[in-house]
Amino acid sequence: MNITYHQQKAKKKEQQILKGALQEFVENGYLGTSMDRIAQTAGVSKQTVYSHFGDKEGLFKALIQHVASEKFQLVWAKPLQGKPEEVLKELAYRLLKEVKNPEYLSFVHLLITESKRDSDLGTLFLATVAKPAMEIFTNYFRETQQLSIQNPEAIAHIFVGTLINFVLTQEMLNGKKIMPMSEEILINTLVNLIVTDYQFRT
Amino acid sequence: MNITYHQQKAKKKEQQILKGALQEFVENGYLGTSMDRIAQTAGVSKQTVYSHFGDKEGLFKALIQHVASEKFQLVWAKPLQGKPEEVLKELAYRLLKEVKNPEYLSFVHLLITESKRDSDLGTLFLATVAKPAMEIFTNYFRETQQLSIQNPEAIAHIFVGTLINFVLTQEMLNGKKIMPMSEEILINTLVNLIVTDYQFRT
DNA sequence: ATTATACTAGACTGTACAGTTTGATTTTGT
DNA sequence: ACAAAATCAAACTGTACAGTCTAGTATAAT
Repeated sequence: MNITYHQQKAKKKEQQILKGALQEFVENGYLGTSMDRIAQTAGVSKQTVYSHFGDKEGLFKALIQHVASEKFQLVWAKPLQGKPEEVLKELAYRLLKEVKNPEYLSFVHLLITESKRDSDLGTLFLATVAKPAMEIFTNYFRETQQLSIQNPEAIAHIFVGTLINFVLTQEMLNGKKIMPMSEEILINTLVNLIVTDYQFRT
Repeated sequence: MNITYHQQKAKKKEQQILKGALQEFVENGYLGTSMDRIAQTAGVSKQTVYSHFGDKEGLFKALIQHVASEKFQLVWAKPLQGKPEEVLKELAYRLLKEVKNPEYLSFVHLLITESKRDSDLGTLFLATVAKPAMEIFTNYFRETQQLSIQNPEAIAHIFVGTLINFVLTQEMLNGKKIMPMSEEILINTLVNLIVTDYQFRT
């Protein structure tokens, strides 16, 4: 009676269910998604869903937890070497690329949407997306003396805030149509703004 | 057969209904709100709701339209005179004050939440909140030669994006707890960043 | 006084859905 | 081979809800 088949099988089914649930919740929101539908999409009987996750709320929470910890950790195994201008542009493009991913965006949208029902979800978004990014930039600004930045946290808020708002408005809210903005120009302008100080001083 | 009693009464009921509907939709979202509940909250019979607005979707759309056009227009009848540093700070504080209003925030949250069902809602948020603000700043940056700004649109995106993201994360997603940031420091840093260029040149 | 308009309360219909129960079938453990 | 655990399909229960229908009331125009 070890860690064997039953448990492996359970794991496998759980993965299936989570996958189906993610798809449906992301598409239709919490209230808009039925358990029958999830079971069907996951290719599993409804009772299997219930025996694994108890009820709808339990499934939803397990899903959020799973997705937040497995798939949506910002991974920044990074160099951060070189001219600040180059490093910042590189980081900006990485952040944008990561966040622009449709799966990522849909998940973030779900978190924001359901954050009214459960305020932990809003916090979760910040803890897994915004805050890690913020910390990386804060540290970089603090440690890069060339830039002689007085308030690294504030600059990081500006940098990350600009980028996140850019993605949210352009990609999630159809901003491309109504107030389009070039990614390159925005990043160049943003980076120049921050680097200019130090250019004038050296 | 003029603008008579019946019509006035109808208007009055419509206002009541919209008010109740706003409260409920904002609190519970579209799917989470029942027509019975709306009628009850509005202090009106269910039939009256239906005869005025047809069905749930019709009520919702009328509500969004009404609130967006009546209550949530950014009003910026202002001077824009004085040192750029002062003007920008003034504008920043005004924008924050306006957007931080809980009713405003709840409504924005509703728009974002339901934008998946109807992508016009996302656009509506941008058109009534983000874009007007953006245009004011773009024009100011373009016309204020002291600042000699190369790309007014991009700077406006940075300015407004930073502020909107700040409000959304701090107020709507409980950011105060997990990654607090001082409003004053952020605005000062932001304004300095933009004004610095011109200080060095004059 | 009669009539049209707006409203109300409440019953009613049909559907969707969360969660349960049943009874059979498959998979895995020993 | 046999038992235990997991799964399945399908029927079932109870509730919530969108939208309709009915029958009656209040107000005001003519």
